[in-house]
Amino acid sequence: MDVALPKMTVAVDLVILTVRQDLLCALVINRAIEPFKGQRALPGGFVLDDEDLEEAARRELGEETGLVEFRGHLEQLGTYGAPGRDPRGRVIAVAYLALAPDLPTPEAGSDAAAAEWVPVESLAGTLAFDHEQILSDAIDRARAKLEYTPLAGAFCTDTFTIAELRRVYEVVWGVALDPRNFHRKVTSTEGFVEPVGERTTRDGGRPAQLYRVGGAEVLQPPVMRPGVG
Amino acid sequence: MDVALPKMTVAVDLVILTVRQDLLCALVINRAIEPFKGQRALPGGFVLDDEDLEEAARRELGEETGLVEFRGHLEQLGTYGAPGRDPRGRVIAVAYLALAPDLPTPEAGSDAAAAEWVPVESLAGTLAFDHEQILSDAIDRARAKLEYTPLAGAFCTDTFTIAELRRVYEVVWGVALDPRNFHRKVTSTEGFVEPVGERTTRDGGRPAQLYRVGGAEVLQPPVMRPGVG
DNA sequence: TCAAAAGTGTTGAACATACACCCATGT
DNA sequence: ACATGGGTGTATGTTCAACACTTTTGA
Repeated sequence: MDVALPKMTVAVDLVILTVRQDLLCALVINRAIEPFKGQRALPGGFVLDDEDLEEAARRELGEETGLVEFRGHLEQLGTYGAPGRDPRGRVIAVAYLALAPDLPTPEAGSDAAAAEWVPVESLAGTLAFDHEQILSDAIDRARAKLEYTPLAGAFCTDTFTIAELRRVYEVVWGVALDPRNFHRKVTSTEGFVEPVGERTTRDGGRPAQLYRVGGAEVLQPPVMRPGVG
Repeated sequence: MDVALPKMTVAVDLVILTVRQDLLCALVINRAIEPFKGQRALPGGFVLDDEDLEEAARRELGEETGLVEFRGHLEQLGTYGAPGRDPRGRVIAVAYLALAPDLPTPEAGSDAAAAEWVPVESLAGTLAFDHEQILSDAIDRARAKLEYTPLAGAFCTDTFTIAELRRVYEVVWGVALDPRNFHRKVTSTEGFVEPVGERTTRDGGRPAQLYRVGGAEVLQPPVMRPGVG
């Protein structure tokens, strides 16, 4: 290689977002060790010697959520490497963004014992390291991606009603959308969602069609704007 | 820290894109040393011990383009860390995307002596490491960003005509746009571009107004679609 | 006078917003 | 019966695509 190349530790940090009780929530842990002991932080861990980055992210994701296999959306968010960001030394953090349906609270006994879902608004000023910046970038990314990709389904369970999907947009963007126009837009966009042929009354009122995320690629996704309509 | 944490080398790789002679081009170097000696690669280098990631990217950018201070757009693209991607050992590459106006070819004498602008279509199958993947991701990113951000100006010189700006979209997307509708859309969007008060005839024909990139943030950027209009 | 490029006007189609209205269920 | 949410119809306004047409230069 070259002379005296600096060697650094590489970590993955996870921003796992979900919508619960009409609030955008992130999974955070309570740090059991120094530094920042007792403070909240994003889940994460170090990348092993022969491990790919996404592989490390999926491993941590499984450990933190208690799920053997994570079904949902996972994407790389960005890499944070300011020299002073970790008091233990030079640590490069590759952040990943995961979007999950409303998972049960992680159970005790696993590594995730100290993990909990917290509304993102309650996290301001409480996170260790530069994790507040990472979280903020993650929320920006999620908001932006809803606008021009059919990603909202990643926040939903296997099958969902149009109203449940709409609530995802409303919570993430913090706006109210017209239920009727939203319904039309989503169902009339080829490949966005596909009906599953069943109905549910779990939202109350008249039974609603159940849908799942569209299987085929959406050729020209509609621009979902956080407007009023 | 912890026991036996793997330490890795961290590099930055640069995808520097520009539009020259109606072609989308990237700056590539010819590797002078092993591995992949003689082959083309993206410019890049290792991150120093006390250096931030973007700082390293800007340093390399200056060295490769021969510019003291790079004026243009620079953003983090993604991080590539597959265990086998560098035959010398575990190297994590943080890729950055730079968009530049049509710069002069880097001069000999600098580190950039071996650097040259190459149309991206000519690069298929010629790049070292996983740089073809990185380049492909960079082009995808640039294409997507033109659609929903006012970023095209980063490809232009200080002042430019609407037709020159349009040619950026046409080259990056590989489509023809209607000059008249494009003109209307761009000039009627508040903050997208601002007139500089001068005219030029460098494109031939009737003199065109010169513009510069809008100073204020564009509140609601228009969706520029690679359609026909 | 002609070619070339800038820029404006106009028109029909597509789409978005707002909202009236009906449907199907639980209580 | 009535409240609740699902879903359709429709009017109005805005934006978009297409293109006719005028303006201003260089050759």
